[in-house]
Amino acid sequence: MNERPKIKDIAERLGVSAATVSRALSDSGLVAEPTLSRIREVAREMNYRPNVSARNLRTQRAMAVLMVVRDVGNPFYLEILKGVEATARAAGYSVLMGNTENDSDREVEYFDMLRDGHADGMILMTGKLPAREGFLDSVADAPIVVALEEIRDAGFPHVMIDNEGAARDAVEHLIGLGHKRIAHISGPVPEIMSVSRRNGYRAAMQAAGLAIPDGYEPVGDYLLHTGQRLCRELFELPQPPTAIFVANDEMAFGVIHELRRLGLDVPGDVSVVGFDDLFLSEAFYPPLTTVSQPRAEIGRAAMNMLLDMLAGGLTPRKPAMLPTTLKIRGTTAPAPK
Amino acid sequence: MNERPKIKDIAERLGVSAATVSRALSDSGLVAEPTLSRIREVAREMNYRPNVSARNLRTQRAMAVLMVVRDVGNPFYLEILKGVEATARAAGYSVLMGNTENDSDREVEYFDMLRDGHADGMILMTGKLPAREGFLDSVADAPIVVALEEIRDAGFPHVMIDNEGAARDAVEHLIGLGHKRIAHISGPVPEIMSVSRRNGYRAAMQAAGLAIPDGYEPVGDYLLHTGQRLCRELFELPQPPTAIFVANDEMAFGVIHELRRLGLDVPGDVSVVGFDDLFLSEAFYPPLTTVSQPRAEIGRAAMNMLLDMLAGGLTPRKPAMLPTTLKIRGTTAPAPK
DNA sequence: GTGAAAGCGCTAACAT
DNA sequence: ATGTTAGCGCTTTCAC
Repeated sequence: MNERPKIKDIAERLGVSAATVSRALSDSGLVAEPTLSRIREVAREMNYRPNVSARNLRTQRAMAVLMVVRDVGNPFYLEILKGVEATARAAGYSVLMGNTENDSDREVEYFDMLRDGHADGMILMTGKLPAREGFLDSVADAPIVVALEEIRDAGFPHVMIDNEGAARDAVEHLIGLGHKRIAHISGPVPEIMSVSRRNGYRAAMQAAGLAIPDGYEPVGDYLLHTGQRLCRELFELPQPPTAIFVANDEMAFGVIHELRRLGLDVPGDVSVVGFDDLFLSEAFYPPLTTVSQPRAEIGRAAMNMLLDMLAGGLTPRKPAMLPTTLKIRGTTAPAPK
Repeated sequence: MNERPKIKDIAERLGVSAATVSRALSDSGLVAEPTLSRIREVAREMNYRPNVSARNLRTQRAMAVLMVVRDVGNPFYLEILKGVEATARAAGYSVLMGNTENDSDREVEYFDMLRDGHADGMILMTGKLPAREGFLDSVADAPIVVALEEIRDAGFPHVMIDNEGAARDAVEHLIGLGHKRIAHISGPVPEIMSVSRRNGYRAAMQAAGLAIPDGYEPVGDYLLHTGQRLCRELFELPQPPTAIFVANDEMAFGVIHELRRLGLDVPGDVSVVGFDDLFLSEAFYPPLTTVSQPRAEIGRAAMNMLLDMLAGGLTPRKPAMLPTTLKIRGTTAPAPK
């Protein structure tokens, strides 16, 4: 590590000006050939790296973007991150990860990082803005792309999947197998993503003329243990379901775990459909039937949109909708008689 | 977003100097009371945030650290990250995530981020240095803490678990259940972590006087599908094992998945022990017997060590060894006759 | 306790 | 094609 050479050191050693060195190193095409090569060579030899603070201060850009999620601990976000990262790197940007844990203060902190020059733009996947009066106004024209979740009426560009449609497809699959008593464990309401998936469930049920009994729509929080608990409650009902559509895979794992403890066979006694297609879902036993999202693609699309905005492009009015796939595996079977 | 007020704006509005504003905002205790409060108030009112590039340039510190892993996609790292992050935040540092994908160029890039001022220190969890001649010398005195994996002879402080001891305990558990034909699916050799776990396996086998037949030590790469494939190969052997100690949970999931496909019961026909205790391991079916590491604690310990170094403390000579626990769950049972 | 002034390392406008 | 100069926004001596 030791000495950190600066542009001036290189310049002095070659008897040229600092400006020339800067130009040579930035491929500006403004430096002539005998000098150019010598500068590059010396820079490499001295192991020179430009100081980012100085450069960012001067250029007023950080060449970094912020990707903000609720919970870095959720493996779901990782493949999205990979998509974001690959696209960002290709454009010379680095990616900072932000983790809010649903804490409003931390949400604000990440928005602050935009204002203090830590990052030039943000991909927001928390599904909400900090609950502060007038907050939206203060960030309305910032370079922000909302992905995965939705923030209505904020005017930000969106990259999403059709949660409602995907949920409807999943429930229709269950209905097609002859199930009539189908329950839904949702995510936190009234968050839009949770509501959309629940709406898809309701739409499919209604279209098939099936009733949704009291207690068939317990509200969860996407966590494993909650799936377990809500499943138990479902089976304390006078008329328990024969199929459950769960709003995400993690809760679905909890549900299946609990069903097993209750001595019920999956899918013999109860069918289960999840949502997300985590990398473990296929190796789970039984392999989980679930809705698969193009995660890396979501990341790439969001980052591309953000790059457009940073380059001065306009913000797209219409959300980008990416397609989902229902992966039919081992946790769904015809309804028991 | 709009206007980004600077210190000068605040100063002018109050008729004080920029220096005073800077001092007031940094809690230096050098500004007297009538002024102090007014500055703070105006700063809040103007929604002021100091520009990080300018500050970092001036102070020559980024107040950020880099946590570099092989694969952000591995949920294993997430809880470590949480530990690192919590400790870092408390000390006023932010955490940048680095993802190498085992690519030497990317590894170098992250070291460069130390030199270009992006970060002040690094927590390295890749288990190796970039394979460049003289590389070690160039970073030998950088503020780097190695966690999880080990880099021998580099002189960096380490935060680790006793991989060999934990592996030996795991295998002894199997031996205690009466198993004699025990195979081990390892991680990539010759990486130290993989080798350590394999050594633990060998030590336990030898101590029990058990032979390790040819083909009983297939080498994997910690990935799900590899576990599947190597398991299949194991059962094409003339004398297949009755128990398998797998170097991580992800491969163990693959192994169990494959055993099921082969029509073998876990743990009735074959016992399996993993290593990591992922958050899904307990909900898996059968619940996985595995070695649990104190992940968040590893993150906290590593970050604390790094903070010490950044504060000018000495680098500890002896690695910090954190304790592991063998979680005995549902994938291990007495050996079949 | 506060202000004036210098300077962190870099890039960009202007000059030649 | 290269050099000179100024300045990004902040913190920190050094004065008073």
